[in-house]
Amino acid sequence: MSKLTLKSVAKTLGVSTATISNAFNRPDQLSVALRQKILSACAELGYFGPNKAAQSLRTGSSGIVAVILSDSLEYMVSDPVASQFLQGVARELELHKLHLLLFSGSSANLDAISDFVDGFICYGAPRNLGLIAQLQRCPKRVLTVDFDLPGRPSVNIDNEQAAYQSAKAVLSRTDTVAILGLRLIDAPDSRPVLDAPLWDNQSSIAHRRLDGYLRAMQECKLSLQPDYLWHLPESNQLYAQQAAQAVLSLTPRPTVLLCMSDLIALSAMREALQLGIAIPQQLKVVGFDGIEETLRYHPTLSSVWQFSDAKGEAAVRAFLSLDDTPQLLPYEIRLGESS
Amino acid sequence: MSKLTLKSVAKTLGVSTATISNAFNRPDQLSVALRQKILSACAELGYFGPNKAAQSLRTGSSGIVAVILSDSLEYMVSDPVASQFLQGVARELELHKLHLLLFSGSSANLDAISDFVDGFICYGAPRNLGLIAQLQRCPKRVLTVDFDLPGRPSVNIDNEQAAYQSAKAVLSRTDTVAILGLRLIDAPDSRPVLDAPLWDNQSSIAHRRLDGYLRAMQECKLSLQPDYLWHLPESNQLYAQQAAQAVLSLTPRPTVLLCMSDLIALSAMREALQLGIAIPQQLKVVGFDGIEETLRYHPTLSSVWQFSDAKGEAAVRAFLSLDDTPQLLPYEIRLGESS
DNA sequence: CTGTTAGCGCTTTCAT
DNA sequence: ATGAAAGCGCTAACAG
Repeated sequence: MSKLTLKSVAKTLGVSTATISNAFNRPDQLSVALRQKILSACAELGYFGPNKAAQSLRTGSSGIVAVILSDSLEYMVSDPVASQFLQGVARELELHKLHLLLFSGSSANLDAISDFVDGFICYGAPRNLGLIAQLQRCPKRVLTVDFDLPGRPSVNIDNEQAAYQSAKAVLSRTDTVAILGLRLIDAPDSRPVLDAPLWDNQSSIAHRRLDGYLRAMQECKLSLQPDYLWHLPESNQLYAQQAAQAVLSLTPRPTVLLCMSDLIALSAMREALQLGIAIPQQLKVVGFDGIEETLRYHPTLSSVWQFSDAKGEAAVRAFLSLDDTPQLLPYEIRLGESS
Repeated sequence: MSKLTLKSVAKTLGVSTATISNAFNRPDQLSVALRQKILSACAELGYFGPNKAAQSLRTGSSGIVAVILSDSLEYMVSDPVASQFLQGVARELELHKLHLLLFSGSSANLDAISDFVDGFICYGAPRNLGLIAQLQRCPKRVLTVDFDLPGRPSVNIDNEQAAYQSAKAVLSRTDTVAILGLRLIDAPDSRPVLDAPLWDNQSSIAHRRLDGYLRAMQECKLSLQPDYLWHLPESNQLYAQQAAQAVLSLTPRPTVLLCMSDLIALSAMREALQLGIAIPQQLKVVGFDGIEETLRYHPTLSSVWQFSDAKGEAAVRAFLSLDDTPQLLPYEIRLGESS
């Protein structure tokens, strides 16, 4: 049995190539009966449709959208926020009969797949700087989420304002504040920021959030002591635990913990309770993101809900639309038992 | 500026298309000097190499290997075992200048990408049965890991023997055994298996492991009471906690816990210690997989080490090789403080 | 409703 | 070391 191509199939079925092509791609171009006959004949032969690579070469589009994760897959996808986002993306793509292709932000070569996809949705700034350069010059559509690339459409929330409001909702003038931040500096472990240079100050959501926290503190005439601002390299339990232990043993002990993710906040609460610190009487905790798990935990967490699944859907719609203006999505401050 | 193609670039540079093509693909076909000149001229023009889709259509290969995860990405990649495997795959592919494309096993359409890749490495049987059918008839190379597909090469360990040996290493004739199994039946929650029909008995690694445990128990004249065999839908803390709580409150209380993953075993140990049960004096625990985390935890876990990163590398090598015989990888029983 | 044909961007043989 | 030309598998415009 030789290779099955549109042409060879057309010949064996005794019709023209256009007819086969139409049977698969443009049902309106032939009678239902003929189409059915052709389709079932093809199935019988073992021909499952036109070659996608050729199709894509010919039409210039493949129906595949690449999602680039900022970091290694293992890190990203274990994060409930990221996986919710991905679910939203997948759902909306499916709605449009498009396919998702996952690409790790730590990979070197975007070129390798660039010609196979219709464009890119980048979730968070890729850790690998080389990718950014490739994205800049990419002739295909590129949409960024949670960060900006000059001249590219983006989807985000107003991190500064959200952080500001969430802090404002719990702070009073007598509080002592500690901040558990995410990727504020370039360090692989949990540590106080002190005077380490802040990382790419501009676009990072972490720094926007920090700005918001600081603005809220200023309005309450509160100042942030050096030891009270911590950097965590990732949003996971271990790093959060280390940081929480450290700040909770400072004197004076913080009365408010501003955390840049719910995962961090949850771990910090666990740590505090273990130390016998009462929440919210002795310590108020605020998170960021809004994940289901915080509703099952007690005390429930006060946080910024940013609805990551909806964000994923919005990202796809923005990717597909012609509108290139940056999109700011809504969020909600929801107060729980932790404040 | 019009579109940059091999042809257009060749014209502006005043050389033939073959020369440009050779400059990118076959350095030996032209002088170093000329090649350098062409490459830098291309970079200046903004031409970054031949279009991959066309290249793939022409040559019949794209340099991309798809890895299909058995389940949704979010579940798979949060598992340290899976992510170690993926790392091994990524490393070995890179070595061969190939690219990795991640595809979720819950996706519907393999056809969408099948023409863009050189083949598939499937890690665990896809949850979506439709994918299996597509994989069966796929004309490209397909390698399976941790399960079998008729006529396809595979990479695995001898799960039955490994489970048998790990159980054998801790069991004595006076023990009461409980088993915390992974995906034994088709249920979305933790629950005793009782007389629910076992799931696709054949190829599932869970059932191979169960067979091994049971063989070891038989040799010790031990029998397994219905309530003492639990099914967990996933290898995570919540499910493990529920199952552990349940079996540890049975009368008589188990003295040995056979767990089908290290993550399950770790959670079970946590639970037992919280209940004041001494390990290993009152309860011995055995895991499966071999993950780093068990070395940091105390008591350290006795387990089957299957070296998932090496498995990933082996999978790629098997994928690339002509040898289609099923490959059984080595494993090690390592005893820790938990037994 | 069907058949013919040009060409998507590239690689590769063959002749020069 | 280079140029011309065929063709990978398909789509879409056009003519019938």
